[in-house]
Amino acid sequence: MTTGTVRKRRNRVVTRQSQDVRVADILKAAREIVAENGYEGVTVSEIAERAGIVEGTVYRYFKNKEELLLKVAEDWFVESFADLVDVSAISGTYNKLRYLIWHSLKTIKAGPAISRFIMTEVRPKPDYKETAVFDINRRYTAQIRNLFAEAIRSGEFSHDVPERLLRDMVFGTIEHSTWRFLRGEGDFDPAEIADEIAAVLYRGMSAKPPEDDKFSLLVDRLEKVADRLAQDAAGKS
Amino acid sequence: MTTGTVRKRRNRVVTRQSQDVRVADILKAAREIVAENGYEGVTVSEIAERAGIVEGTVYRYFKNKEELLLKVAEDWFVESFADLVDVSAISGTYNKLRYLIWHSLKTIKAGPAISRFIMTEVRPKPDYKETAVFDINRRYTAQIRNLFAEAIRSGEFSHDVPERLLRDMVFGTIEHSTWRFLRGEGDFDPAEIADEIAAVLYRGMSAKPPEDDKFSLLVDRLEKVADRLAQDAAGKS
DNA sequence: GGATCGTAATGAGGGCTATTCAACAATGCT
DNA sequence: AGCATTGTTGAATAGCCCTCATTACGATCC
Repeated sequence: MTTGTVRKRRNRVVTRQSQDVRVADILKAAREIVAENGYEGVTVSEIAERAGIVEGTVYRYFKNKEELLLKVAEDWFVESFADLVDVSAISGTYNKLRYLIWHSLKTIKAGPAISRFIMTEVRPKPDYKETAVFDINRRYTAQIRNLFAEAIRSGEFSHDVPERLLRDMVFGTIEHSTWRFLRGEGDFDPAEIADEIAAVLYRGMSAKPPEDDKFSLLVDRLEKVADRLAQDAAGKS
Repeated sequence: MTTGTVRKRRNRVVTRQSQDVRVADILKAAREIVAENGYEGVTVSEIAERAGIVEGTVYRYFKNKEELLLKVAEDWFVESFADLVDVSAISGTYNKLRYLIWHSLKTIKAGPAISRFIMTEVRPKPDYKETAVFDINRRYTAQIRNLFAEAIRSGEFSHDVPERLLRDMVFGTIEHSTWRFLRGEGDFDPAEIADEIAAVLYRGMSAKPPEDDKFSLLVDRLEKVADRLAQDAAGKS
């Protein structure tokens, strides 16, 4: 139309674009297709077509399909967690916990196709830890850890739990709770599920601890008593 | 070599086999390749080659690659859970729970490649519920549910939790606990992890803490103290 | 034990992929 | 205007799953 473009073959317009624009177009097209057809039905040719380019051009900007789809997932994940507030602004341990869980559930519900992609394709990859997804999960987990640490310090929670296990319980339960939905077998209410999960976790941490260390100390003292008594008895006779 | 076989082209032997034998050969080959290369690297041609047949023959016995791999996963899963004992034979709620969790972890550790396949490929499928995997998980979950119901009835557990949530917590935590391992980033000890998970779940549900082995040991020591005192007293008189 | 026939097995190729690359052409610079 | 740079093309490649017409095995019958 304007200068800088020319018709090629039949009604095809070739335009040179800046990297930023092209990359954005490709990512937008890819994300749309994933959202519509699921990540399994994505083809590079369809992405190219929707982005108004040819397959080969995709490979100027992305090493391969895998890297492209990973970028799609990362971008979406970053955006989805951009509005995550710092839970120090929320009052009450239970409310903090509930908010974090709710936010994850909300995110999954908002983007089921890409969520599935992340769970089934991104997380299993050996280089998952170099991923923006991992990074965000890390920061998210840090909030949970802090929340628990604080509650323990204040005496609200009485148990300590390895951070790893804490993370696995929270994420694991959240993810597993959404599989029915992700499989397309009905809906779920993030607020409701978040309430349930938070309640169980909260309760689990509030219970009173077994005071086994105290028992050990007491028995130690008893043993010393016994030893003294035994020695006394031996010296006497 | 013998009657019923003939050389074709160069040193190829064509033999007609019963369905059972062929299916078994194909499944065996497929399972081996999955175990060796992971499910992502599996090709029908490689399966055929290892089974001593040609690609086309595979499709006489399996509708498509997907169905074949599903069968591999199902068979493996069935075998893996064949030795699952009925937990009514195990004494103590905590021990039952711990056993069930441990068994799952053990299974995952024994077959990481197929476990990954089940988690990332089988479970997301729309027809997952028609799967033997689903069926076994159902029975497994039933044991957990019974265990909890019984503990609540006896007063050992004070809280009730929706079955769905219970299942999601147990499975979710188990699975998430193994992702590092499944990604090839190190090992894990099923017994240790099972202990941790069971402890948290148990504590979360129970009014009282679990009376683990430490108490037994402490009592042992107390008994020894008593013995010493008794012996001393006896020697004195 | 030879002919018959249902069917197991073949292997070539079709259709669809992702990916590469030499040639081309639009743009910015001088 | 000419040139270098580099975005874009489109055809070609290789590999995959899957189909199907053809081949020939081997059980059955006479």
